[in-house]
Amino acid sequence: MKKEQELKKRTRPNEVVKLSPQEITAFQNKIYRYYMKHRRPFAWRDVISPYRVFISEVMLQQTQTTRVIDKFALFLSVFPDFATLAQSPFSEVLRHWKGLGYNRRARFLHDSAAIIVEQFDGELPADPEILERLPGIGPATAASICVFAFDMALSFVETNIRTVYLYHFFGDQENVSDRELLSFVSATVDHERPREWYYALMDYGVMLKKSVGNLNRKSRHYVKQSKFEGSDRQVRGRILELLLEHDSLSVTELVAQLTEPAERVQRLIDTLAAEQIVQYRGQQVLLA
DNA sequence: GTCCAGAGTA
DNA sequence: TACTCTGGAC
Repeated sequence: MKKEQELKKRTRPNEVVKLSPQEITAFQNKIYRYYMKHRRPFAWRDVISPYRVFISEVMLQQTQTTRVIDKFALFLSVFPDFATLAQSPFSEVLRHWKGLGYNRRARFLHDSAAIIVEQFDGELPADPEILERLPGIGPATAASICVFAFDMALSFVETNIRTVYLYHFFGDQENVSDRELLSFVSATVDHERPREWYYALMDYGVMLKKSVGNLNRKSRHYVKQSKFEGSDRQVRGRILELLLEHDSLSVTELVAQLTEPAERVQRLIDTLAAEQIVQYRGQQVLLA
């Protein structure tokens, strides 16, 4: 039987992946051999604390490592711990977030810090189910935080890991779901040193993307990025930029500055207000 | 034009 | 399940 067919058969729904100990070891060794020579140093790897891991994992959601590096250093110097972050005004958090994109994350992060201070005495819980209840923390980030902060042998899939498993275990298969990938991740995790294992997996995935191209198009969850120029996302960013500069502006003033239809600006401000990124004070708009 | 250590919402 | 959300590097 062809290898692809074998693997396909192994991944029927609700079936536990059965890889032989030899297969698992060979796979792990390949990943670790690459990692030993090409480990990527990052500030959030080289000095580890629950807070640093938490901030970095949220920053790294859908955001390139190169974009995060400088932002992480500055953010940590301004907001060194959960208590400081929770006490700081949201406008200052957003000011140090801006440029990373997905500005909702700044709101989520600020709210999470408050919850961690109030409900958990400023100590990040080492429990993925508890972390997943925090705003902006889904299953992947909850697991990754526990892996990197507490060295727990959990399973998660992100873009680099997805690339590795598609390449090694799914041949030419298309429309592969993350649930299928997760069963392989779970079967191959290094229980002795989970944190290092996931660093290695991600570094290896980055290398694969450069050498064999983006395999994620074979993922069931692949979606092509819509264009940014002229998009709502771009105008939202410009609205926040204006509010960071001027503290408070009327809708009329925002429309004038943006040279966009008033209807569109109004709609985007309403969305930002619903997400509690901005707020109305009378006719004035300001950061929440 | 394509991508990125995904999550929230309906 | 499908859609929205950043913005700069390449």
